[in-house]
Amino acid sequence: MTDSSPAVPATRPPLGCAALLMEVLRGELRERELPFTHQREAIARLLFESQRNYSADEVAAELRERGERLGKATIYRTLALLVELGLATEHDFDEGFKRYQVQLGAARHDHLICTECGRVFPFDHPDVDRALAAVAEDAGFAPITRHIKLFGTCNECT
Amino acid sequence: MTDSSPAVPATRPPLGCAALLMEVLRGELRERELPFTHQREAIARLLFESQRNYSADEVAAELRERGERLGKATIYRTLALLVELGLATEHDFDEGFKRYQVQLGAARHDHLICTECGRVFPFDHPDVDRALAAVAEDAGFAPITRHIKLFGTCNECT
DNA sequence: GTCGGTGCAAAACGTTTGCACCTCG
DNA sequence: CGAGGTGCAAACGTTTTGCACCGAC
Repeated sequence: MTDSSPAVPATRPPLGCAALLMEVLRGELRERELPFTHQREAIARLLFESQRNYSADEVAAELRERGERLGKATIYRTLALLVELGLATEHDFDEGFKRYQVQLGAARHDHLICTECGRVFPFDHPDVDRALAAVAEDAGFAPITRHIKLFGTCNECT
Repeated sequence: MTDSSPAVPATRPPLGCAALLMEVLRGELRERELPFTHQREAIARLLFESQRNYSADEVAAELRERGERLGKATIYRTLALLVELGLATEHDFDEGFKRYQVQLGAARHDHLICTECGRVFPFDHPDVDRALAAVAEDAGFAPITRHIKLFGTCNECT
């Protein structure tokens, strides 16, 4: 084994991730015979390359800064498409508008939201998963997805 | 059986509950030297007497049916007031508008939402409380309130 | 060449606000 | 009587939609 191959780190989520997701998108579109347009690529790339969430307006502003020029309607339509394809998720943090975020394999819809500074901290905890699975089972409910919003003050806002 | 004695069921939450809540409201208003108006009473009564949740529009429609006639602005303003006083809570089930519901002593912001029929089933489970308390503690987060939305299909919608 | 996507502007939607009048306390 | 509430309509901000044109396949 003359492996010239570099020691690939055990975890390398952000790097190849965006490209991979872009391939998934391309495949999903082809499967539905929908065109892979420049605009769709730009919006998807923005979401895929950053784990951040974006409002429709922020998507527009960010892309405008990058020299891309595209209409609000396209942004809303594309974001809805990404959500429908399961590649993005929509969140409402009571700001009067929605936010969109890449959807990685495992759903991560659980957030701590600071009521002081407005920052959003995603979290993931197996105990929560377990407890909610039990709730769904008890209710004869087949869970599809979930959203947890824990409002409070973060440690920086005392 | 000359029933003048009605067999009162063991649990009778809804009955005295509304009246009690109305007293709480009256007290909160007096404390803040805010008037207890006919409109506020009507809206509060609707929420207090039914455990259901209502959109602003549904409040308007329901009260119109009861012969009350009051403006949208008053409804929104009163609902916001009830939320601020801690007597009601606001929920967003991704319908494009908000829903309001009486807030009973213990917060109950946790819902199973059927994506088929749209029905909403509140739930309450100590394990969930415990797991989320742990999450908040780990993050140095002082929790204020929370919302859990578990989307799925209810047992009637298979 | 065709079907769908895009951009623009206008409309739609729930919600908020300004203001004259009214009502509770 | 006065502070505040109410109703109406207009304003607001986000999102959706109609339509002519353009671009991907």
